[in-house]
Parts: sequence; C-alpha cells; structure tokens
Amino acid sequence: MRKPCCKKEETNKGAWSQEEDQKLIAHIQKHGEGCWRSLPKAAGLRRCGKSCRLRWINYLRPDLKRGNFEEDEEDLIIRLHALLGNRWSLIAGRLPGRTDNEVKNHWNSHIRKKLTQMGIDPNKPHKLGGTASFTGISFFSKNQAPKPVNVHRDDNQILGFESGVESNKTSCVPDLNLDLTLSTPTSTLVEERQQPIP
DNA sequence: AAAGTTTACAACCGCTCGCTA
DNA sequence: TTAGCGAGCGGTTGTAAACTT
Repeated sequence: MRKPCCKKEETNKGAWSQEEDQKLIAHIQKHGEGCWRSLPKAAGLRRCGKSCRLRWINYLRPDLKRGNFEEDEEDLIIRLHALLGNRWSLIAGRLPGRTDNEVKNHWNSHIRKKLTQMGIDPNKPHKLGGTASFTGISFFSKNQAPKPVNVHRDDNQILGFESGVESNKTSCVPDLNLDLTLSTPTSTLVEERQQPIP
C-alpha cells in the first residue's frame, strides 16, 4: 500500500485563497522552486506539496501566458497531438507560456469539439494539411534551436532533437515537419502576470 | 426571475519514472 | 540489485459561471 504523500487531515483542499497564493509566491521568489514536499511547511501553508507544485506551475508562475488560445497555437496543438497523442507536457513544452493542464483542458473542451464538428475523429491520428483551416504553422527558422523541454523516456528520440539525425524527424510521419514550436514569450507576459489574480 | 443544463477550468488522485542509498 | 522516495504526468472530478428553457 502506497503511503499518502501528506496527512489529509492536516492539509487544506479545494480552491486556493489569495493569502495562500501570496505565501507560495513569496516563498518561491525567496527560495526558488526546490523540494516540493518540504515547501508547504517552510512556506507556512497547510497544503500538500503536490498541490503547491500544481498551483505554481499552472497558475502562479510569472511566465504564464493566460487568456484565449490563438489560432496558431491551436493548430500547433492539433499537429503535435497527431504526432504525440496525449503527451500534454510535451505538447505544452512547445507552447511558450502554456501549461500541460491548460493544453489538456483546451483540447478537451474546445479542440476536440471543433475536430468532431469537422468530421475528424479527435482520438485517431489525423493527417493535417489538406484542410484550409490548418494553415501553416510557423516552425523553427533554420537558425532557431529547439526549445529544451521536459521530456520523459525517449521523447527526444521520437522528436529527433537530441539524436542529431535529421532524417529521423520525418521517418515515422513523413507529412509533418516536426520542428514544431511557437516563438518565445515576450517580456510583457511577465508584466501581465503582475495583475491581481481574479 | 428561477430552475435546469452545459461549459470551462482549477484542482485532485493515482500511477510511473528516475534517482539514490 | 532493489527498495524507498520525490517529482512529474495524464486522467478524472468538482464547481463556478454562462447559457437555455
């Protein structure tokens, strides 16, 4: 039997209060993202470390780009999903300022519906490019290095980034240019995050 | 205006992986 | 070699807001 990650009776659950957010932000600004397990105690929070990590990554991080997904972001998600399936963290890694949770939610609530309406089965790998709405994504320019992403197992080999073998990138899905990404976030995103959280 | 339904998204849960002793 | 631990991931759930009847 797995040990619980924290004592449930000693932790808050549900929506985060502003006070909790402030404590978490202040702690991370001071000490950085360190050991999530010990963070709640150190920050004076009655929360599970996992919960703190999730709150920070999905909501409080200053580099998050919030608001509606742009059309090119949606295009990119669709293409990456066709290639990677439900590997949300990998997909999010190609979308600056977006989190895996955000991408996953957007897929489930918007994109899936959109694809279904277009007569595309969102659960099946779909070949894109022939459809007018899936216009060109801005892939890497030739001198733009792939953004390092958090990857598991042999994901980099799947994408061919680490291997350096260019032909590997297209060997499995010849119709796709796998150098998928969007441009890096602008500094204004950080400024935007300084706005009070609703 | 009230009740019922749907949508969007924040948060939780349980699992796997990688690291280390 | 392996058991234990922490971090991270993807699936699922809960709920507030928006919309419809």
